[in-house]
Amino acid sequence: MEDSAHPKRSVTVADVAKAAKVSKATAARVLGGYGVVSAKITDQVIAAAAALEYRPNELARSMSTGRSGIIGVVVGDIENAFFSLAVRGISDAARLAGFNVIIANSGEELDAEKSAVDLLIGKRVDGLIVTPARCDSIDHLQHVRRAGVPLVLFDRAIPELDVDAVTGDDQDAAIAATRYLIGQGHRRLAYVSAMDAEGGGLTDIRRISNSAVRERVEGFVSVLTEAGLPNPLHYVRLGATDQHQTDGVIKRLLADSAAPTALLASDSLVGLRIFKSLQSLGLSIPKDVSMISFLDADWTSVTVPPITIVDQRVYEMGKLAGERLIARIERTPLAVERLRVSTSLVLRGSVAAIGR
Amino acid sequence: MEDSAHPKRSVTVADVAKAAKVSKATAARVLGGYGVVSAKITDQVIAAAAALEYRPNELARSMSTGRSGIIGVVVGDIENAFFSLAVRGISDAARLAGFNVIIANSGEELDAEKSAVDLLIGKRVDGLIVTPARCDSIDHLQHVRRAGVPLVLFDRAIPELDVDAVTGDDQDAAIAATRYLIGQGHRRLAYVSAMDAEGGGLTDIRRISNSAVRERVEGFVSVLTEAGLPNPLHYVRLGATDQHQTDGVIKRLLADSAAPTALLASDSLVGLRIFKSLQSLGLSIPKDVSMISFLDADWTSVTVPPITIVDQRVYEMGKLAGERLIARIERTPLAVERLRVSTSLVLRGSVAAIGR
DNA sequence: TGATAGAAAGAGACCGGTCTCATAACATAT
DNA sequence: ATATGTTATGAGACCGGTCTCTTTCTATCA
Repeated sequence: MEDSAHPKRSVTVADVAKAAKVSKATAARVLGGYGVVSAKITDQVIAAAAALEYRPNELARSMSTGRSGIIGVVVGDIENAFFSLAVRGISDAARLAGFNVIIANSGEELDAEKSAVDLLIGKRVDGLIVTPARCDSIDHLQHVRRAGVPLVLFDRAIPELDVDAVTGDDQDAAIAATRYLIGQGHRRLAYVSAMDAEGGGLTDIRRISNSAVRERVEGFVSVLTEAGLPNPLHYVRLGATDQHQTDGVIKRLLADSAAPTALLASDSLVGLRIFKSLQSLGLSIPKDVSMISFLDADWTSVTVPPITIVDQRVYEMGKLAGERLIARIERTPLAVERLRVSTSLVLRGSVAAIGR
Repeated sequence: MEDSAHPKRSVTVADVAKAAKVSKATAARVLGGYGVVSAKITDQVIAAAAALEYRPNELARSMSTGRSGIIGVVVGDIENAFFSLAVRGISDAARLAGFNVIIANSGEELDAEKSAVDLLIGKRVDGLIVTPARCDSIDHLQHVRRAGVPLVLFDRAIPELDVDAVTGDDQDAAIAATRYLIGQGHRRLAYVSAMDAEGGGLTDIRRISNSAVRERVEGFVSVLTEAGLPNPLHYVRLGATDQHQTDGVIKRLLADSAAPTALLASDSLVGLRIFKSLQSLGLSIPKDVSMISFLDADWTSVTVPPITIVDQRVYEMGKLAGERLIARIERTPLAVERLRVSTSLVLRGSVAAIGR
């Protein structure tokens, strides 16, 4: 019956010390596993701790040691398979090194990202992995560095920041996918992303504030240019943020007098939306339209046809980011660098070869 | 250049107080937003804090207040869409109430679950949401209660524990799905789950240590019994833990002289594996075999045919669990109860009507 | 004008650990 | 027997906040 009456002051080292009839310092040595204590006293303390069900207060521990054993992760959206896989990679690396992970969602909103970063810094995380929503706002990240907290960027790089980043080889991936489409005879290719469109059409690639998307578009455009195709930016479309928006984007693309014959989806969520759009328009893949999506998501292998994808090896990316951060936390001397995890094109059935 | 040389002792209230030429207590009042301070002094302190880039140490704050503002969540596997959706629901509820969420993965392993719970208690979370891997091992959860930390179970209930639980209406859901299959003329139905099989066949439903699965099986079996079908446990198969195991399970099921004509998948991961198994066996859905999966996962709506599913409304479940926990943390007087979130059957194309 | 209430600011204990330094106890060397 | 070293234990400061209690100052009232 002595139940949840009051928050119940928890058992402290002092309590254990008293019960074991030793000093607080000695009990702390046993309980904290440091210093040196005789076998006899050790047993006494351990017995007392067990009897009282002592559980260390990690908060207090962190306060005096200055280390929390926690890695903070700020992702765009855990619900997105890309991030949940990455988080698993990070968690695995963290657990192996004895760290725990605290996750915060930014929803790809800069403000939410800022407050998440502030919060985690406040919780005195030992290091931070951030997927920056925008690569052109770096004050809050600069502050992380000034606070002396190790930082690793994930999926997107910010050269001005002089900090480690783990990304895919986005440009190469886009180049490979685009070349493949061209090799299959496609001449009108579209790139579709969920990035917020800042007032309609895209005029300048450099204005894309997400480096991963920007580099993919750069790769995409470079191949089109190299192939001598006109106006490569014409079919780059942003704003496929939800099913409705995507339906609109696709409808507009296909209504063009020279409609694209192949679509490149910037991520698996956009890919899924495009797939559904095409389905609802009664278009057949790849007969009417070909498509390639980023990320080997669940759904891409069970559709008819299965979707040709760019395999991003996100788990490895996450693991690498975790390992890198831990190396920084442990002050391993390393040059700041951008680590690119290679991708590969997985050919399935969503691209048709077309004649001219 | 005064860069990450040393961990850089961070700015404290004392520093700000000195800079603002006031006492530590006064600076703390301004910075902590409590007590009463004159406008003039407030401005001074705020200016000093801004100049020094003061960031509160949440750890220290938690130490003295005894509240961390963190909710701990222990899930089976974040990568599973079921849990990532739930986590979003929980996070949303938490954020609304000013709490943050720290997530730990148990991998559905009891030991990992225990240490995750210990860790989170150590971090002095204000409350805990746990998806218990097994409903027959409750010591560690009992300890949570004794420690005075509010606890809410998620997805699975443990009646002996006398603690709030948020689950689906698993039995009803299974009953509805099974009845539907029977209504479509099916007479041989199989239930497939990823639960660890403890040495082959299932002999006693009560030995299923996961209450959600147990209740679904109970519902499934009750309908078969009620319909006068023989040996209802015969087609209940556990152990579909990965693609290879699932292939085996499916192969064995279909090799039966009286092979089932319909399969009920216990979750969307099992469902996906079953789908792939059937595909690789060259079987057509629903012509050769009908199937229903739990959870409205991405993949279920883009297959051919789209999969008939039990819609679990996981986001709502997560949100409800979060809200319930917060109510407990805030000591709202409430009876301990099990909250069931209703599910619904979403008919798509993976079930055929068969004659007799 | 002195008494008194109320507001604003300061002093310092406290949370529960870690860790440095002092002290006690005992073994070995001289 | 005394000096020296080594090891085990104790005392207490400290981390960076919160919060209670005390003191100081100013305004109001009889």
